[in-house]
Amino acid sequence: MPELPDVELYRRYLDATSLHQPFDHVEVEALRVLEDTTPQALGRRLKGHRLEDTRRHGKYLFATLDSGGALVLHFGMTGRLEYSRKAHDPPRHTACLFHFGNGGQLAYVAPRKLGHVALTDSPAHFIEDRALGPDALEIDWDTFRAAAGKRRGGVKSWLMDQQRIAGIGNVYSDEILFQAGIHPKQAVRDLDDDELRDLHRAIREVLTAAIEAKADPEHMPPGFLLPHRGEGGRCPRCRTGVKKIRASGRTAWYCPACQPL
DNA sequence: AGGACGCCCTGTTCGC
DNA sequence: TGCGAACAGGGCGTCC
Repeated sequence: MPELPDVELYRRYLDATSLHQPFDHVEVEALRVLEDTTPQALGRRLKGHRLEDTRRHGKYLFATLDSGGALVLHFGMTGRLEYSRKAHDPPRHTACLFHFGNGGQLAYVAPRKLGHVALTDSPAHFIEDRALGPDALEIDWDTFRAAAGKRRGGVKSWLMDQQRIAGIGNVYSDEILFQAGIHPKQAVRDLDDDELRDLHRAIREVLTAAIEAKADPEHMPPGFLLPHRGEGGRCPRCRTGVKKIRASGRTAWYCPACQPL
């Protein structure tokens, strides 16, 4: 699930529930999700300290610590956060359970264990190490156009390349391309300035609307492909049946009439 | 360089 | 109803 809009909502959720309270201890249920750290090191680093602030870059969520550095959360395909004011049985598939001194608990839930929990000295270093591109909601037109200029290959895989633009995944890349009227396999180098403008605008519009809709397909604006993205779905604009193809190893849905190649 | 593919996991859905 | 296969919204490594 978690692409930029979902992670932004998790960020706000963490803000609303988990800031400014000292940690007590951490229970790691799935070692696999820890990246470059251990349950002991994580516990030592957090105990007695508080999360001061949050920041998101692409699909990564950073929560800065009062002692310096930050907790890093990445959600893979199925991760989410669940806070409870009182300690009780954590949700099924809790991979990491953060206990606060006031009795509250924050569960990092990851059914497929594909996400990661890490520590970093600074979000900026982390982003640099990963060579992540600019955040999809921050990228300006000049940077966007310059990035497109050098790219060979298809537009969908380019949008999903986190080292080019950070935050766009499979589902929202389909929506962005639909809103821009561009076929997923269109070569980036063949896009003219008008099309690139449309694309750049669609990125912002789609992601912003998705956040406002709480990333719930049922609450997307009319005219969004997302609720119709699947077998038997019809284009919300022209009623043509939506089509499925493989692109970069993932399933792309699009309207063959509105997004010709 | 970019794309296809396999893999990491587990839950759900679909076809027989 | 039961069971295996295919698939799911991420990302990494390998091969071509």
